[in-house]
Amino acid sequence: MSSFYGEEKECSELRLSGDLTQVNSEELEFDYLFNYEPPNSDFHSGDLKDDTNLPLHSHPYPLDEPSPYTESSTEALSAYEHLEPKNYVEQVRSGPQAVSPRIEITPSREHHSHGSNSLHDPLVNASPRPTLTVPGLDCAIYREPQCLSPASSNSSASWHSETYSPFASPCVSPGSGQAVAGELCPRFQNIHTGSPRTSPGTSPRTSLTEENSSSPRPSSRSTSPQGKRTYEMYRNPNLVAVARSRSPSPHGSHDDRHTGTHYGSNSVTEVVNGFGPGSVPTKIVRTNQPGYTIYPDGHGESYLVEQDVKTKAEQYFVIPSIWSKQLVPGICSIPIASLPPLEWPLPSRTDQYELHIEMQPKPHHRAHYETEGSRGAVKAMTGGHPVVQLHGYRGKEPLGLQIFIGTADERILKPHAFYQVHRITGKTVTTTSYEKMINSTKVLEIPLEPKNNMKAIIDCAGILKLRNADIELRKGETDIGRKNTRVRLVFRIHIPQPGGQYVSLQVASQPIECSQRSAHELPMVEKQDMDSCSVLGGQQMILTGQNFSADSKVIFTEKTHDGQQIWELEATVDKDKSQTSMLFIEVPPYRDPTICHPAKVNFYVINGKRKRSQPQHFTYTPLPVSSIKTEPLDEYESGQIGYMMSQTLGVSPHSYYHHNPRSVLTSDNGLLPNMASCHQNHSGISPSDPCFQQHIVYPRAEKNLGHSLYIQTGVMVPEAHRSVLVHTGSPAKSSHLIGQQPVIQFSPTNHHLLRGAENITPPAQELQNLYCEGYSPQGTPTAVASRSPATPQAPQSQHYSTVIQQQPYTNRLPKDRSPPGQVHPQRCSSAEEQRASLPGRVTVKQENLDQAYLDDVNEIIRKDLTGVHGRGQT
DNA sequence: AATCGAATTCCTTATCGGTAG
DNA sequence: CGCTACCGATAAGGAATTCGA
Repeated sequence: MSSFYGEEKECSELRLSGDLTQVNSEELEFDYLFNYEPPNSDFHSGDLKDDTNLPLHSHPYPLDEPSPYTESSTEALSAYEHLEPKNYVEQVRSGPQAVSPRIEITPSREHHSHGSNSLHDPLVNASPRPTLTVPGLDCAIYREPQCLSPASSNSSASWHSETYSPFASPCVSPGSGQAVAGELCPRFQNIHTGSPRTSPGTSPRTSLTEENSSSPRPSSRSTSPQGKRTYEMYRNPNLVAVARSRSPSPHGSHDDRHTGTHYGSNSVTEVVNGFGPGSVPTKIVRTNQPGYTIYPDGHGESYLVEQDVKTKAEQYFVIPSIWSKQLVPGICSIPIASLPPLEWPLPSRTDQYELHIEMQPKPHHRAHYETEGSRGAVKAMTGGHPVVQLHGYRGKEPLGLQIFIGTADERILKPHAFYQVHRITGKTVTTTSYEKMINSTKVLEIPLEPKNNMKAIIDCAGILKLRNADIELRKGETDIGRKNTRVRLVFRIHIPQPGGQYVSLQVASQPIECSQRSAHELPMVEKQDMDSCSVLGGQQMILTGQNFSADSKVIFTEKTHDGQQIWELEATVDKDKSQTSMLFIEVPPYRDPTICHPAKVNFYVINGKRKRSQPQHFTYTPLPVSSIKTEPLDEYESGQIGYMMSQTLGVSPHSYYHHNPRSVLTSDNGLLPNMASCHQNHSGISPSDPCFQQHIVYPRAEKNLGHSLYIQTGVMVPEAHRSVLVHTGSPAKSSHLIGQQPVIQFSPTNHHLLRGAENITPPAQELQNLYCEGYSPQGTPTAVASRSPATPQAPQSQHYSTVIQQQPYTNRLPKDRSPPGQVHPQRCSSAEEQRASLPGRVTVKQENLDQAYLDDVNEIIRKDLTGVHGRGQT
C-alpha cells in the first residue's frame, strides 16, 4: 500500500470538513502531552510515519504546536481512488459535497511559508504530528503517536493506507463528518478549540502555489518569533505556551488559536490547505509501491516521487507508483524492501562499476535550521557544485542516484541523526530531484542519465540542521548533537543486473563542517602533500586548507585504542612560507625510531584555544634496517597495522548484490577479506583520499576480534580478498545479517559503537543481528560471504560470517546508559579488546573524531560511572 | 554563581529572476 | 524589443540570545 502525500515531499494535512458541529468542544480541551514513548514495544519505528515518514513515536512534538499534520481517512480518500490523477485533484477541489467529510490534503510544515515558528520541532517540522483539522470548528485535533496502531497499518483497503490508514480508519467517519477525535478515537488526546471559522466550503482559499504554501522551502526570513525553546520546554510543554505568549507567532500558532486569533479563511491553514476552489497544489504526490506493505522493522519508506518543479510546475498529479516508474525510469522502481538499509556499508566500486565523486563539496557548509531560510546548496570547492559520476554503466536506462546526509565519523557511515539533506529548488537549480524518506532519513534522488554520461551535478542538496534537543529526546536516540557538526554527503546507487539483481554502490564525500563558527574560525586541513614518512621525520609537508594563521601550530599525536594519548609533539611551522591557506611544516620525528611496523598517528592544526582542526592521518614508516629487532605484534601495533592497511589497501571489498525482491546468493569470487592476514600492501591510496569507501571489514575470527568491533571505513581490501555480499529477501524487512563473529557493531551512538556487544540482550541481539551468513526476515539468513582461499585454515563460512550488530535502541548514554556488561569471551579475545570494552571508557579506533567530542563523551561516562548523570537525568 | 563555548534564533544585506511600466 | 525599477525569494553573513557544561 502506498501513502498519500500532499505536495512534493511530505506535508499532507488532511482536514475534515463538513458537518462537524457535533464535536463537543468540551472534549476538545487542549492537552499538552509530551510523550515520546511508543504505545508498546510492538510499535516499530517504521510502522507509521508522518508526512516525512519519520517514526511518529520519535517526535517530541509539543502538542501546542500548530501541527502541519493531518489525518487521513482511508475511506474518504478511497472515494477518489478510482479517479485519474487529474480527476482526483478535481474531485478534491470540488469540495465537501464530493465526500463528506472532505479530506483535504494540506501541505504543511514548510508550506507554512509564514507560519514556521521556532517551536516547531525540526523533526516535527520535518515530521509533525498528524492532525485532524476541523475547519468548521477551528480546531485541530492532534494525534498522539500512541494512537497509531501498527496492526492497522497493513490495511490493504486503499492505495493510500500504508501510512495513514492506521491513523484514520478507526477515527474518521466518512459519512457523518463527526470525526470527533476523542469520541471516535480515544487515542486522540490533544484537541484544542478555537472560535469557529469560515467553512472551507464557503471561504475562499488561497491558492496553493509554490510561493505561498506549497513551496518546499521555508521562509527565507526567520520565522521563529518565540525564541529558542528551552530544554525545560521540551520536558514541560506548558512552558512552551508561556514562552510563546511573550512573542506570539502571527501565523496560526497555538497562541493564536487560544486567543482567538484563528486561522481565518485566508489564514495559514487555509493558505496551506490549498484545495479550495480554484486552487490546486502545485504538486500532489503520492507514494508509490502499491504492492508493498509497511515494514514493521522500521525499514518502511515512502517514495515521494514528484514532478520536476521546474518543468512540471503546472501539473498537479497524484502519481501512482506505476506512473512514476514510467515517468522516471530507473528511479523509484526498486522495492525498498530489497535495498540495503542506509546504515549498511557499501563499496564504491566493483570490477565493472565505480561511483565516484568527481567534484568534492567544500569542507564547510553552514547548515540552516528549520527556522531559517535555506542556506543554499552545498557548493564545491571550485565554486560550482559537487559532481558525481557512475563509471562503467552501459545501460540505456537512467538510474536514480540517492543522496543523504551521513555521519563524518570514519568508523561508521550512517545517516546523520542531526542533519537531513534539504532539497533545493531554487531557480539556479538545474538538477531534477526527488525526495523521499527512508527510516527517518531524507533521501534525495536524482536521475543519472546515460546521455549525461551518468554524471550529475549536485546543485540541489542543502543541509538542514535539526535541533539537538529534538533529536536527543527522541525515543531511542543515542547520539548526541553537541559538537556533532560534521557530516558527509553520501551517494548511493542501485544498478540493475540481468536477472533482477542490483549492485549497490555508495560513496561518501569528504567531511563537511556544518556549523557557523567553524567556517571562519577553525582551521581546516583539506590536503596534505604526503601521508607518511620515516620515523625520523624531518621532511617538509605542505598542508593546504583554510583559516591558517601566523599562530597556527601543528601538533602530532598518537593515541591508543582506548583514546589515551601517548604521544604529542609540535611540528615546526615555517611561518615565512605559510599563508592562510597553506602551511609548511617539518614533520617531527616519531617517538620510537625502532618500530618495525608503520605507526599511524594524527596531527592537527590549532590556532588557539579550542580552535583546532580535525585530526589528520599520518603514518610513520619504520626504518629499513634489518637490525631492528622484530617482536611479535602487541595488540596496539597490530591494530595500527590493521588500521594502516585499512587506509592504504586498494580495492573495493565486496559488492552488495540484492535481488528484487528476493536476492539470490551469489559471489563474484567467493573471497573474504581477512584483516588478520593484514597484508602491508601500500597501494598508494591515501587515507585522506577524499573518496571514502565504505564497506565491512571481515576480520579473522580468532585473533582480531578485538579490533573488529567497529565498522572500519575508508578501508580497502586487496582484490584477491574481495567478497560479494549477497542476500536473499529484504534487508529492509529484517535488517539482519546473521553471523557469529566477529562483531561489527552498528551503533546509533559513537560511544555505544565502541562498547562492544555487551549491552545487547539476547532477544535484542537476535533481532538486531545482521547476518552476512544468510538472510531472512526470521533470522535465518542465507547470504554468504565466502571465505578466501588465502585463508585455508578458515573454517566454514559461518565462522567468517560477520555480525553487524545494531545496538538496540536505548537512550543516549547520559540519560539511560545500559549497565556495563560483560564482554563476550568469544567476542573479546584479546587483552586489548577487553581493555577497550571496559566500562566507562570510550575508545578510539580511528582517531579522527573531534577530540573535544571524545573528551565530552568520556567525561559523560566518567560522570555516569560516578553517579553523576547528564542533563535530562534526575 | 559565574564563565564560556556551543546551539539556536534573529537581523540584515546581496543577488537573482520575473514582471510591469 | 530593450531598459529600468520594483518586488519577491533565496542565499548568506553576522551577531544576539539562550542553553548547558
